[in-house]
Order: sequence, then structure tokens, then C-alpha cells
Amino acid sequence: MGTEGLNRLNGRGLARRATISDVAERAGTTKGTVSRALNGYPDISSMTRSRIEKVAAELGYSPLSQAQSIKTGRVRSLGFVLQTYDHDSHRPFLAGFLAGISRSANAQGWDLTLTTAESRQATLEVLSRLAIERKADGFILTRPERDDPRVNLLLSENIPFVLFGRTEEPEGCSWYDILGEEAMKEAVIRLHRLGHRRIGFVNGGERYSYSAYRLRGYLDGLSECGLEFDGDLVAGNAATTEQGRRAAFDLLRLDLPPTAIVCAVDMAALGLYRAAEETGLEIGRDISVISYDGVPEGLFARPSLTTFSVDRERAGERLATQLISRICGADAETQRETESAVLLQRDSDRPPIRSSEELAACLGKAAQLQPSATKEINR
Amino acid sequence: MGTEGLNRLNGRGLARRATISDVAERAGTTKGTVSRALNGYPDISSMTRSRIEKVAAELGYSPLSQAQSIKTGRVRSLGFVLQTYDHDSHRPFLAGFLAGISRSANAQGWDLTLTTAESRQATLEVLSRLAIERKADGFILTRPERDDPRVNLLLSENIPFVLFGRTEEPEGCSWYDILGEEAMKEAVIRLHRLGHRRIGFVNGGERYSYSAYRLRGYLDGLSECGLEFDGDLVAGNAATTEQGRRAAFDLLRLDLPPTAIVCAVDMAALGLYRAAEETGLEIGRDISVISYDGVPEGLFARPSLTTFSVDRERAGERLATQLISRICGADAETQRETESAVLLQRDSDRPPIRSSEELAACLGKAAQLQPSATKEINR
DNA sequence: CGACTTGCCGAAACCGGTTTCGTAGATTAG
DNA sequence: CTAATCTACGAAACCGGTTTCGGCAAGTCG
Repeated sequence: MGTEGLNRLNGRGLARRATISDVAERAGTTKGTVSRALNGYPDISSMTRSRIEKVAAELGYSPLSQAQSIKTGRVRSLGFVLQTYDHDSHRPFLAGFLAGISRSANAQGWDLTLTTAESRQATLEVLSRLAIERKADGFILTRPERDDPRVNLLLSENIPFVLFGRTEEPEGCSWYDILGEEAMKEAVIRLHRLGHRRIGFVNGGERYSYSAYRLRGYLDGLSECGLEFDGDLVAGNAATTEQGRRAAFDLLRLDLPPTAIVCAVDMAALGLYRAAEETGLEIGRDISVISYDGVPEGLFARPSLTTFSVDRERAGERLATQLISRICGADAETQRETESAVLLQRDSDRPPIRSSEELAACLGKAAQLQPSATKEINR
Repeated sequence: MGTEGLNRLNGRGLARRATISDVAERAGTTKGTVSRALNGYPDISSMTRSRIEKVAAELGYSPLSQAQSIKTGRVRSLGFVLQTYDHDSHRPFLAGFLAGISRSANAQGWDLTLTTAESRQATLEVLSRLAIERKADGFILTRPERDDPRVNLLLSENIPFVLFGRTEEPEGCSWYDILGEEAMKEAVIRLHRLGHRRIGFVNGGERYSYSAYRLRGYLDGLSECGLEFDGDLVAGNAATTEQGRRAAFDLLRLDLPPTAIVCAVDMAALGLYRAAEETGLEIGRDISVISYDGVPEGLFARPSLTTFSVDRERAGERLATQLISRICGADAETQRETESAVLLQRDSDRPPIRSSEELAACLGKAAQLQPSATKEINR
């Protein structure tokens, strides 16, 4: 029946899609042939193929991915699970990251499906549910943990995934990552060059694999500068402002406190700002800080936070591209990339005005060096 | 053929889903009957229905939404378009918002599909593309504009949508919104109570409908306090830090500058912090600020920013629920909700230490009251 | 020149659902 | 007790695609 196919209206008022049958009819052939022609099967003559392609273009035909999926099992959709139980430092990083994923996916005709999980266990369930219900063909996982259960699950189920971050056990894993170790090392060198000799380190969440890399970078920096390692100068597991605040107190309480601190995570560095406020120290003068992440909050803190910034949008873009490749059959090993963080030189790192001893004396006079009991951080 | 159906493995290594045929077979009936039973058709005996439900539960059967969609035209998926061309103030608000949408949608068995658009035009194209390709059954739109082209498009195509924000032309529109006007009014009253008599207003993006509401709230606040309206005290169209900074300079340059400013948007308020820094004013002493949004940056600025906070996660949750209702047939008029913002009392609003005249004198001695040429804001 | 490939495509089955249609058997009306 | 009406379900078509299978026509080979 010679209907136009193009822009006809259906009951909903929506322009009707052209279907594969419309194309077949107009091209004077059958659905099967159209499908094979458009999907690059070899047993279609080039003449027929180009005729079908022309008609398809005229009609603005593009296959309905859900119709395809019921036979092929693929939806052309990437999955991302928002882990709402995760600590805050997740948040600022999300918007740009998702934008990057989505943009890159869209450009290749793919989509992004977002879901939430409220607990570690729920994350695993959601991942398999999405895969079984065919809502996503593969997943982007952020911040891998040491021996990450998500990775184990997806590997064992043979579901494609890519990581924002590296793993110790690289078998079957693809990733995009920023070289945090390199940044931490540079931070130490930079502070040393400014004149600091006692440089502390506040590491991020210890369950995450990134913290191993960043610690290693800090150590490398020390040895590069000929500074001796002092375990007292290292605090760990600080991924939130409050944890950073407590870690800072731990370091300031030392007999020989650091005159500069490298932070693995911006939110923790901002906790250090709190601690400084409470003990009367001025960041950038009494104590210097260089951190990592590039969260927007650091831009409005005073003094503004010197930090290594990661371009999350780009990360999202790269990861989406990698994941699509993997879903289409690329080997895990071929999809691995790392890049460097970019230093945002701001105002929290300056030459020391006091030695560690003098700083200790200063702090001695100051109020008690215990963080006030879990203080509500609302200002 | 008496296969278990449950947890069998397919080639991919993935636990095979139970299909409707599995259920039918095990229940000793046909696909059609199972479908009708599970979808609540009236012509199924309660005995048969409960038997089928039991079998379905045993097998963990849930219908494949893409298979359903090819006949029903519905995917059980909500659409959201990330407008990457939008100004910054979009960003901080996104993460929680998406989490809210997604959580609420998931809880009801729906999903969230995310896409990006790089321009106004692209947004419109993406909306119709997603609808035509059946990637989404409806959309959540943020920050409606006066005479919003997205709204016009979706209305004319008869595609369900809900707004985060209200419109002047409510016909066919559903929304969830925070009463910005109420917050602005309260802000004025609060500043008046602190002793301020010249209270300025920096409005947000003028193309957005929210700015009309917020201006109205400011005016209401003035008249409630018996303060006279002075057009000089109102600056507008400031949605970013840089725009806020310029707006602040405009107000500070007045012969009788405000001793307090109400900002419609946090990011603009943070621009005011810049301006204060540049002119040597101290926020919270020389000039007070109350703002609106509750972005995390305000928490780390010094003094911390007093602001009306909107719970974006809740907004997302409500909007998802509303949209699902609309898709399922609810009238637009039945899906409208508004709530109040919550004041975060922090440190940027205090009693004035100087009159407007004294402040002007102060500022006169200060540096030039022109914002330095578009300054790169990186610290 | 007949048998065997090969290239190309139509026909039809299939994927996992929904929906229409028709009818056997039970129920009610006459 | 028969006729008309319901009730509840099976059978089959359908949705928009993909994929298998088989066969026709042209080309190759002995």
C-alpha cells in the first residue's frame, strides 16, 4: 500500500517512524534483504545494497534498537550505577563525567542508562539485573577497589566493562586512568622546591586501589628529593572533609609537624582547611597544601586550593568509547589508557615561613589539638 | 521440553532469563494467557491468575521491556537531556538530582536514559529523536524558560513531560518546584530584621522563568518591610560567578550602595565574593549576602554563604514519580507540587556595621570600582 | 554439454512479548 | 429443556526486527 512512510502521523501525534518493511516495500525487496544489506552481510550485491541504503536515507529509517535487541541481545546502551552510599567525593565528579560518557556514546549512536544502588550488595544485584534485563550491554565502573566484587562478578558473567581507575589484577580488565602517582610525586617535588622539608601525606580511602598508587607517588617524590620517609607523616583513609580534618589533626599533633601536606583527595584537603581554622593556622603561610581532584569547592576556598585536576568529561568520553569497543568484541588488553593530571596552580602552596619546630611551638600555644567531637560541618 | 528455566546458563555465561514461554509451559497454559494474567486483564479466572503468578515468581520471571515495547510502544524509561551548553550553575545540581530521579524510577521498575545536547537546537532534535526511537516514554525538563521551545515541542507532539520549575502558561504542564519567591522574600525580611535598610537584589538568568518569581519575592519582601523600591538596587541576569561579580560591581558603584544583597543564585553570590575581595570589602561585615541554591561551594567559601537550599535529590524523586504517573495517563493538572527551600544559616549575613553612606565613603577610597577586564577566574 | 559452484535474494522461522478473535463449556433466561 | 449469554481460555496474528535455509540463475569446470 503506497503510503508515504515519511512523516505520517500516528494517533499520538508523533511523526511515525519508517519501519524496515517500509524500506523493503519502497526498494521493491523483502525485510530480510534490507536487514542484511544494512548490516553489512556479504551476500548482497553492491547494486542492491546501495539502492536500499538510498531508500533508507530518504525515509530517514533507523532500526528500532529494542526490536533488534530481542533477537541480537544487544541494546546499544551503556550502563552506569550511581552508588549513593559512596562518600561525597563522588558527587562533584559526576556531572561532567556523565556528560562525557553520554556525549561520546550518543555520537556513536549509543545511549546511557543510569541506575542507583544504595549498598554494596545492591550494586551487584543491579549490575546483574541490568545485564539480564538487557538494559545495558556493558558497564562503566568508577573507583575500583582492591579485589573489587563488581569486577569479579562481571568477569565471571562475562559481561563487558571498563574501569575509571586501574586494578592490580589486570586480567580481562580495561581502563582509563589518571596517573595519580605522578601527580603526588610532582606535588612533593614542588613543595620541596619551595623549601619544605617535612612534607606530610594524607591518603584517600584505603579500600580503593587508587590509594596505593598515590602513596607510591608520594614515596617516589620523597626519595627523588632525598627526603627521608617518616611513617608519622602519613595519615590515611581520608576521603571526606571530616576524615581529612581528623587526619590533619593527627599530623599537626606531632612533635615535628609537617610544614606542608600532600593530599590524595580534594575533599580531605578541605577538611585540612577546617583544622587550620580551628587551630589558628593560615593555609599557604603556616602550612602549605597541594591536593588532587580539582573539585569546584577548592576554587572558592580561601586561599584557593592548589590541586591536580582531572578532566572528568574527557575521562567519560574515553571510557564510553572503550566500552563500546569492548562490547563490539575488542580484547580487554587493547583498551587501556592513562593520562596525566593538570596542575592548577593556586594559593595554598607557598614557601614555609617557619620550620617544623617553630610551627610546633606555635601550635603548642594554640588551643587543644583534638578535633572537637564530630562537629556538624555546615559552615 | 522440561528444562528448568531457572538459572540455566546461556553461551554468554549469563544466567538465562525465564521467558514468558517458560512460564506458560510450567503453568500448563499459553503465552497469551500468561500475558493477560500478568497484565491484569479481566477475563482470567482468579485461580488461573494466581497459579500463573506463583509460577512466575518461582521462575523469577519479569518481562523483557524491549520485547514489550515493540508492541506497546512503551519502554518504561524516563528521558533526561543534559544541556551541556548551559551555564555552570547547572552542574553542581546535577548529581543529586539524577540520583533522585534514578532511585525513584528504579523503585517503580523504570529506568533513566541520559543524553546530551550541545545547543538549544540540538536539544529539540534529541527530544524528538529519543521519543521516535522509543528510548524514553517521557522527559524531565529543568529550568523552564519563558515560552520554552522544549515545552512547545513536547506539547505539540503530545509527549509526556514534567518540569523542574513552573511556567506562566500552565496548560498541559506538570511540575515540581521550590518556591523561590518565598525564599527571596524571607531573605529580605531577615536582612531587614538584622538592621539593613538598603537591600540590593541580583537576579538570575533572565531568560528563565524562575527569575520572574524570585524578583517578585524580593519586591514582596521590600513592601512587607515597608522599604521603598529603588530600581538602582536591582541587577539582573547573573547566573555565573563572573556575571555575579559584574553585577556586584554595578551595585557597589552606586552613590548609595546596598549594605546587603539578596542573590537569586549561589554562583552569582560567589561572584560577589570575588568583587568584595577586589574592593577590599569583607562579606558578612561590610556587606551581607543571602542567596539561593545551596551549592556545595558556598560551604567552603569564607565566610560561609547563607543560602536557601533546595533538596535536589527529593526534587528528582518527586519529578520521576510525577512523570511516571503522567506517562501512565494522569492529567497534567493533577501532577503539580511546590515546596519551600530550607535556609542554611551560615556566616554571610550579619547586622550592618556601616550605613550606606559610610560604605560609599569606604568604597570611594578603595580601588577603582570597575571589574578588571574579564579576569580568568581560577583562584 | 552436463554437473558443480557460486552469488544473490526470497521465504519463512524466530525472538519475546501483546492483542485480537473465536469458541467450548458453564450459566442464565425463557 | 432449549436458547441465549457469559466466562475463560487457546489459537493465531502481530510488532519490527534478525537469521537460517533453500533455490534460481549465472558462471566454472571437466
